[in-house]
Order: sequence, then C-alpha cells, then structure tokens
Amino acid sequence: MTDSKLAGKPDGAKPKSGKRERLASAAAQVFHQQGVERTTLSDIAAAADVPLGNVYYYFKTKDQLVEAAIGSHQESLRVVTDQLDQLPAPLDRLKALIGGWIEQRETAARYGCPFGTLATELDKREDGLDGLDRAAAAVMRALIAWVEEQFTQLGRADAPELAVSFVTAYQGMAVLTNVLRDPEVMTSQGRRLADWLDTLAPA
Amino acid sequence: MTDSKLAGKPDGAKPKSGKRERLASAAAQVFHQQGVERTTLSDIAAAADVPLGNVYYYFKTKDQLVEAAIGSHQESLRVVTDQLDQLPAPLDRLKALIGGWIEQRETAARYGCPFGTLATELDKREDGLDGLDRAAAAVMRALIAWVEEQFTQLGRADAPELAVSFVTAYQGMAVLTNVLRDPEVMTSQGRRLADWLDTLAPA
DNA sequence: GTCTATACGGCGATAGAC
DNA sequence: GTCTATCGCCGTATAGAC
Repeated sequence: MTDSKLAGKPDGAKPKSGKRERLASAAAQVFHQQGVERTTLSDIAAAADVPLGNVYYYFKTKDQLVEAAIGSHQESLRVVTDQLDQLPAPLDRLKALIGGWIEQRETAARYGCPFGTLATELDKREDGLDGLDRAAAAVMRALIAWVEEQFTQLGRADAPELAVSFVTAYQGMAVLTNVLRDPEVMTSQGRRLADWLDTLAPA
Repeated sequence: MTDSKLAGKPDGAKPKSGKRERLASAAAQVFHQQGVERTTLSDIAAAADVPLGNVYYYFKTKDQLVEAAIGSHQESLRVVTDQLDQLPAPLDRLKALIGGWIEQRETAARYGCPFGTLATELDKREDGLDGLDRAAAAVMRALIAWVEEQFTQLGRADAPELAVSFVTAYQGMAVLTNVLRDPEVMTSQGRRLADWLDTLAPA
C-alpha cells in the first residue's frame, strides 16, 4: 500500500490517455464479479481493452491492481457522499443512501456488495504480507465515519454505535441478498432499516 | 453436488478410519481461514494428516471437497440447533445462539463467519457450472428456517421477515467484525440484537 | 510507450508401484 | 487401500523487439 493511488505510477512520461484509471476501475469491476483469486490479469486487460503485456507498464504486480481497485472504491464512496451532502437533512441523506443500495439490488443479488465482498476476501490473507486488508478497512471506516456524522447531526450521543449498526445492517442485507440470490431481501430489509431510522429521529 | 454427503464415497470397501470425515472437516476449517481459491489440496491433506495423493481416493476433485465442507457446515448447524432445542423457551434459544456467536468473536475478527464467507466466495462463480452456491444457500436457508420457527413459536405473524432480519444482523456483524478486525463489534452488536429480541417478545 | 513471446513456478490431477 | 512420482495446464511476470 502506502500512497494508494500514486504507488507505482510511471512519472517523467506523458500519461496521455487514462489507461491506468481504466485498468483500475476495470479491476474493481472484475474483482467484484469474479473475486480476486479467480481473476486473471488477462481478464482485467480484456475488460479495460488493454493488451495483456501492457498492464505491467502500469502495475508491476497483481496486488498493485488490487490496491488500485480499493482506491477506486474509495473514490466512488467519496463521490456518493459528496452527492448526499447536498441534501439538507441528515435523515434524508441516510435514507437516500439506503435508496441507492436498493437500486443496486440486482447486482447485489448476483455478486454481493462490491466493496464488502472484496474486503472479506482480502481478510483471508496471511497477516503482514501486504496491508491490503488494512487499506480496505480504511475505506469501510470512512463509510462508517460519514454515517456517524449524520447521526451526530441528528443529535444522537450514541452516534458511533448507531453508525456501526447501520453499516452492519447493510452488509448483512447484502450477504443474504447475494447468498439467497434474491433482490427482494434488499428491498424489504432496506425498508426496515429506513423505518428504524424514523424511530430514532426526534419528533 | 447431488447427494451431498454421499457423493463420491467409495463403497464396497471397508471405510475403516474416518479419513473422509477428517478431510471434510479439515477442508471446512482451512477454507474458512484461507478461502477456497487460495487453499491447495496439499494444505487440506496436511491439516487432515493424510498424504496428498491419498486425498484423491476420497475426493476426485477439489470441488468435491468444497461440497464436503458445505456438508460439514450443515452438520455443525444441525448439532447447534439440536442443542438449542433443548432449551424450553424460544426466546432463550435465540439469545443462546447470539451468545455462541459472541463467544466465537475472536475467530470472526480474524476470518469472518465460517459459513457466510464461504457462501460469499462461492457466489463469485459462474452460474450453472456447479451447484455449489445453491448447496450453500440451502444451508443458509436451513438456519433462517430454524430462526423463523422460534419467532413463530413466539407468536409473531411476521416470523419470516423477522428471521431474515435476524440472520442478516448476524452476517453484517460478522463482516464488520472481520473487516475492522475488532471482536468488540460482535460483542456490542450482539447485545443490541439481543435487546431487540426483548422488544419483540410479548410481555 | 506498446506489445509479443516466453520463462518460470505452482497446483490439480493421474499413473501406477506397493 | 495407501502413497510417490510426475504430467500438463495455466497464470504471473519478464525480456526484449518495435
């Protein structure tokens, strides 16, 4: 890990087209669908429409592509929360977040949570070899922190624990939606989660 | 898949020692710790203390070991629920189930839910090649069904949805406990889940 | 900077001696 | 039934032409 997005970037040369970014987001997508271990570099190269041998110009190892994929998820999260921050009420922001998850229910039914399943897979690695699992944990913490901020703005003193509960609920929904291959689980459990939010908000 | 436990069993010969079962439960354990894709047959052979070449006498392919591991989880679930069924009150059964999860918090922090992470990994496979993901789903459904039965005995008309919520909560707890590498998440969220049960029970 | 050809290692699976 | 030796494939990574 280290600097995430910047590690391994060839400098002193014209970056020209965003091949590196194309590879990173292709990696994130293919890792989501196939898992890291079942995905070959040639799968990613094909998805990004880049010749196999050329991948190594941008990423020296497969693990660097995993790192880039984590960075890609981090960026996606930032974009989403920036959007949500436009909404005036914290309660509406959280509900809109749930709404977005429900919209992605078909994808979740087939492949699970794009980020949760990646983090789970990385956690099977032996400790200390690489810090990729910790890099993934940082993104998860960023989500929790954003949710916590909303609960704080709602005046909840127990915001930290509520935030963990909230994200926990989502990850659980995603797992069951995926394992049961049933998008309706996301819909019904998402509604329950939204209802729970209403019981917390001060009238 | 097909017959789960029986598939590929050599018949017409003396089974003698339970090597097959040793291999199956070793497979379940190693798959949990390393994931299916990162686990080699030699890892499993070593864990079961069986020579590598001999594995193929009991299991023709690696996938058959995955199938056996799923069967092993199924059996573990049966043992646990049989234990819990000894308790007279359904509410106590559910709380005892949560208590068991909390006891396993250290393992969950390091490797996640033994069954949930396996099912999640199998769901990354392409459809139709093997039915292993569906076999895993059946075990998850069995857990949900048992939980649902407890809610039904509690007189809840919405037992099916409550059961899904309950298992969802656990899977989510397990994911965050694992990703954050923090056993305390399981403790605190487990307590929340138990408290939630109390709010449901008729006074 | 781009791409092809290939080296290298590892793992699933098999053959066949005992 | 048990175990060793080994085959063959595939995937990561490299060398080096263009």
